[in-house]
Formats: sequence, structure tokens, C-alpha cells
Amino acid sequence: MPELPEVETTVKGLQHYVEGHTIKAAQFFRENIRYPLDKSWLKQIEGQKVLFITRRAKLIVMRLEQDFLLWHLGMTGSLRVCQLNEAKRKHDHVELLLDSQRILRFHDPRRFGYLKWFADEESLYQSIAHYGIEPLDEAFDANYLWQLSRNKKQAVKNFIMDQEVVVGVGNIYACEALFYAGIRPQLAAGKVSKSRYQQLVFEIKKVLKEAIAKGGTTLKDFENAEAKPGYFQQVLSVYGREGEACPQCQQMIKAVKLGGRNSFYCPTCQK
DNA sequence: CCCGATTCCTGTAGGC
DNA sequence: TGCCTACAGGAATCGG
Repeated sequence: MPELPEVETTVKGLQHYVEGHTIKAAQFFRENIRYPLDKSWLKQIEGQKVLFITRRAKLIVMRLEQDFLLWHLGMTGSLRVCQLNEAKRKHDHVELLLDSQRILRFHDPRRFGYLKWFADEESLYQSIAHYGIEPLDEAFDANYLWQLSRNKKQAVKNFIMDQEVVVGVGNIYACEALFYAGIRPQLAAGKVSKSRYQQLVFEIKKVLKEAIAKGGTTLKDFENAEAKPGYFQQVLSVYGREGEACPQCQQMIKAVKLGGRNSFYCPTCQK
């Protein structure tokens, strides 16, 4: 499930193959993914060069000469660069043919991902204005989390997964960061001290950076721009490890549902 | 306002 | 072996 490291990995991979190249043709293979795909702009982007590709939150932003494309990978989405002779796969929903004799394909079995087109920077910014701070930004610190969380009864795990608070942290990295910070995921966000938030902020940044270095986490579906998996799943400490021994104390890892999502923690190491 | 529940979707795993 | 059900979850939306 693409969180910040997987989206970052995808963007870095795409830059090499796509930036500076011109879109020769664009097409959809279905009307709907997460949102309806609007055919009206398909012809409009043909002939435009992709100037650059960046990440904001879990979003992939493509700056074209005139317009913007905004992709969200959802749960099972991926963007991969194909050779001209590579067969289209089941669940490939969108493709862009490039003048570099490559095809960029959006693949998404569960179709929680989306693609939106924006005619100008202002409408793009408007649509992502509600997003919170970037976790790797210096301004994301203990003070920020502590101040925002006062009087909140919401579980601290749900709090740090709220994209209006801090972006890019999904279920996997929230579980892992809370484990290293020694904080129980179900603890009320408003009851976490500033010094514990300091530890949590440090661990969030650390776990995200390490996951980026390993090319992200591939549980089932994630593949990068070259259709290769990530390797961070090999070093997950608690996520998906219910019943297994905690790597720090050997006690059994537990799972609890928070906000409908499975949350893994060590009852001994996390208080 | 706050926050939990529900909804979208398909592949896979586990039970019988 | 095969059928059925439960589960995975990002995030918008709904409702208490």
C-alpha cells in the first residue's frame, strides 16, 4: 500500500524516464477508477512535454508545459514505464505514450487510486490545500504535534495518520514508528507528552527515510517505475507480525483495530 | 466540532 | 478440489 516512501520511490524512478519527454498519445481503458476519468482533456495533453515530476503527500504531480496531472496510487496502484512491445496487463487503466518510445502505464486492481487533470497551478493547489505538513520537513517537530493534539481523545495512531495533520504516514509506517517510540497506538493523542512526541517525530522521520533507502515496502502489490518491488518489508518490526516475538523483548506482538485498521504493537515495549 | 463507521474495489487466504 | 467468507486499507463522506 503506497505510503510516502513508495510514492517517493515511484517519483524518483519516473523522473529518469519521463521528465523532458513529450506525450504523443494518451488513453483510458475504462471510464472510472476512484473518480470518473474525464476524456475531455486527453487530446489537450498530447504534444505537451512533461517538465518535471514531484511528490506532495502521497500524490504524484506531473507538471506539463500547459497543464498538470495529479495521480494518487490509492491502495494497489502503480505507475510503471514499459517498452513499446510490452503487453498491457489486466488492470492497466491509463497509458501515456512518450516520444522516448516508452509507455507509462497506470495499474490498479482495486481502483482506489485516481488521476485528475488541472488547467492551472491555482486549481491544483486548491484541490490539495487541506493537506498537512510534510513529515520530512524541518517544521514537522514535537511542538507541532503536541500543540495540535491537545484535548484530542483520538488514538495517537489515527492522529498521525490524519493527512490534515501530517501527510504520507499510513498504516505500516504509523505502526513501526510508534513501536520504536515506545508508544501504544491506542493511547489518546492528547495524553502524549511533548518529550514522547519528540521521540515519535524522530522515529517517523527515521523509518520513512530508511524505507525510501530500501525502495519502499512491497507486501503484495507495490512495484516501482521499473516494475520492481521494494525491500523494506524485510525489516518491519511489528506490522503484520501478530503472534510473533517482539524483536526487542521477545514477547508476543498484539493486534488491535483502530479506526477500522489493524494496528500492531508490543504490549511490553509500548506503553 | 470531533471522531468513529461506512463506502468504494478485487485478489488472496483460510475454513469447511 | 471448490466454494464461500473475511480481510486488506486511503480517504471521502456520513452520522451520532
